[in-house]
Amino acid sequence: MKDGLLTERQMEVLRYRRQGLTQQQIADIIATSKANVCTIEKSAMENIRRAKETLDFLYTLDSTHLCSIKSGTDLFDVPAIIFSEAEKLNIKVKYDTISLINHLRDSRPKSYQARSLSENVEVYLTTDGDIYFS
Amino acid sequence: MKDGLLTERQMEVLRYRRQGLTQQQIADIIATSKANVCTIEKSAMENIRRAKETLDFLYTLDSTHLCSIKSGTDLFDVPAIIFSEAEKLNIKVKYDTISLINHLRDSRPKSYQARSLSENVEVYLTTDGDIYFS
DNA sequence: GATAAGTTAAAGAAAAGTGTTTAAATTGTC
DNA sequence: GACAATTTAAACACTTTTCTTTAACTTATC
Repeated sequence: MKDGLLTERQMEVLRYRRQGLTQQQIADIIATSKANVCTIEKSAMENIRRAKETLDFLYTLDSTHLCSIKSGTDLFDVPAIIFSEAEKLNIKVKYDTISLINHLRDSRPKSYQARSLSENVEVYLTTDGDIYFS
Repeated sequence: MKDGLLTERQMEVLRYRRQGLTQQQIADIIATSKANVCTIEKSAMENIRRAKETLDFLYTLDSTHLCSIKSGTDLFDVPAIIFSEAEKLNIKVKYDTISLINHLRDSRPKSYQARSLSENVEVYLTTDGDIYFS
């Protein structure tokens, strides 16, 4: 049983990067070229992108795409949009306004600044009223 | 640029599975053996597990290691340990006792038996008080 | 415009993942 | 117990990914 998608090398580079080191500095530490650090970092980011996309597929597997919420939308306006869309499908969302906001905050911790969404968010709905964000 | 981790074959099997078909039925449809359907489905699940683990790593990247909880610890003792460690760093954990236990149960479903942890758990804390386990 | 930081491309060797078959073993259900 | 459903293991061909080097190219920053 292997663990995540990222190789040891990739995690190593991401950790150093997070600490603010330049690719050249990392290259010196792990004894390789800066070009190599660049490609390792790049493939790490690609793997992260693929991991996200994989989980997105899972959500779409047992839910239907409900709507898109555009970047810039006020966090507090999101529940009304979702309730309205779900009503069209005659499905009762199993969250109230407050827990819906909490749910969004929990599952997309980096998608908002202050009260405003910083990127588009896709909303999925299962037949039993569960909501997923991506 | 490829998309997710799952191959066409793997998504195909997962979709049929979601519709309630048996492995034998799927084997007939996609013209292969049921054993093969089984391994394809299994590697799909493995890929999904790895995708989750990859994103978990991301969380640990921008958080600091708070403490280790030793195997055998009573589940109900965990929150007090975490609150105490977070206090040392002057960070207020954004979960209360109960939701912290639920959070642990959700993110490490196989790490405990009855009320006792079955393996060591690493605890990570972000600057805004979010908690992650691995 | 010079220096540092980052990116890109080509090429090769090693490692890892996929789909497949066949055959045997397990599990669940009536 | 019998039967269907599922799982496991070993083996093989094939494809993809990873890490690496070298050399050239782009972008900021001073």
